[in-house]
Amino acid sequence: MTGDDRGRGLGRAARGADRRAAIVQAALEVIAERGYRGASLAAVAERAGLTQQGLLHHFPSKEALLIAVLDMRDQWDMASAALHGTAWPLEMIAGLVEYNATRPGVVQVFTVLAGDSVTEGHPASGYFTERYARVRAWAAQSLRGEYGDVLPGRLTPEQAAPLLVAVMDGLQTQWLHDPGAVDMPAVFRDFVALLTAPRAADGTPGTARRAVPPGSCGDA
Amino acid sequence: MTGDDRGRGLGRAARGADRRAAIVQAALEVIAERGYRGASLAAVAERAGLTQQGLLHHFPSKEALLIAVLDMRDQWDMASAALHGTAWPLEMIAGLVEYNATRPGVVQVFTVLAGDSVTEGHPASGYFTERYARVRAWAAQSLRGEYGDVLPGRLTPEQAAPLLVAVMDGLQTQWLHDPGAVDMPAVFRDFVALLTAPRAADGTPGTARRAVPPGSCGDA
DNA sequence: GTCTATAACAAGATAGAC
DNA sequence: GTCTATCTTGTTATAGAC
Repeated sequence: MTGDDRGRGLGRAARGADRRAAIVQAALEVIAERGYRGASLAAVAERAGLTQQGLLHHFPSKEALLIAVLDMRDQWDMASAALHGTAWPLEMIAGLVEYNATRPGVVQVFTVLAGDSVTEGHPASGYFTERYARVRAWAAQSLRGEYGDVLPGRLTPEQAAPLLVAVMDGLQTQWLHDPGAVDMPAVFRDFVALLTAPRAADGTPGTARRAVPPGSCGDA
Repeated sequence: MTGDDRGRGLGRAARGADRRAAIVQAALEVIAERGYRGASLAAVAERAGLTQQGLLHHFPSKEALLIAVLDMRDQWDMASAALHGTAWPLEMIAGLVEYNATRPGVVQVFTVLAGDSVTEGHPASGYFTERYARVRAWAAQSLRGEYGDVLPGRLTPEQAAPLLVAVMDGLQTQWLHDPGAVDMPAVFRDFVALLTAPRAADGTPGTARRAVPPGSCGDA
């Protein structure tokens, strides 16, 4: 991570890394507000406190900056779990959704870029395609770990995985468009209730423990 | 197609309307490919077979063109149902998803714009906020019509509605990113299976017709 | 109704001074 | 490492000829 650290504690290199981090953070914000195409380097640079050309010294192109943003985002959240193949209980995933509801900015970059990148030749296209595959695999693993091979509706974990992911994404979109109209965490828990629903006639193990531990997953 | 229709049956006016329709269609395609911000008037005009300035004669601004695209899209599909408050059985909604899988272009505009419009001051922002509210209401009505006031997982139709919408949207995003990896109609039917799942112990009306066809998540 | 010409501006990127 | 200056290209939109 530290690039050129010449000895001397936190010399130029560390400051350079800080600079980069600040720029990536600024880019994240501007992309959230205006989309990738709408986020000009000048706007990002201004927010980071330098000029467009100063920014280009750290990131040779706009696309390089975008990739840095995506990499940064991947070091948080479930991405780290998904990357390392760690299964999460549904309760923790619900906690993540709850946490996401507290940071619209980050959710917004993700939503904007996920839509944006459906576009031909979009620089984040490959990233998202691969990411979705990984996240589905992770979701399937998580579901299997918790509920075994058969879920309500006779679904397999592999069948339910894309649904779980779709619900998370889709709810984000609705929530961002009208936070007052959609209680994202609550609706997600409704989905969990559906997944863990009574295979017998009523009150069942899955839903009983609904004590909603606050903030199960803070940032990294 | 029509030449210089001098024969005042469908005179200039009709040709003008055709022109407009062709432009809107071109805009739909270009926006699908490059997003709203990336869709230049020149590109749209070229595809419609005129110049950028000729296009501006029909639509005074880029935003006006976007609105025409959204209006056009609203005359198809469930929008007409949602607008008129007509409830659809889930089976018909599944049919819509199946139909959507045959026209990636239209789905793509919707996905791109839904994400795009989360952005500050986006011209389609109001449109989508209102549309989502309408569609949720329509979904709730549809669910209630078919299953009454309580669904599996003890959900009300109002609780399940945003989930239904989220699943449709979220699946579109995954499907567009990797059509081979996500069989959108099949996964949606899995969701329906979940909704109509056994409230009693097993084999039930809703799920009977589906024997977990192999590879629902596999490629198409 | 469609064109040419052009205004007015913003974009990403490069060169080179300091 | 950051700046000023500049090149090149592409953007929306207007004016006016035909």
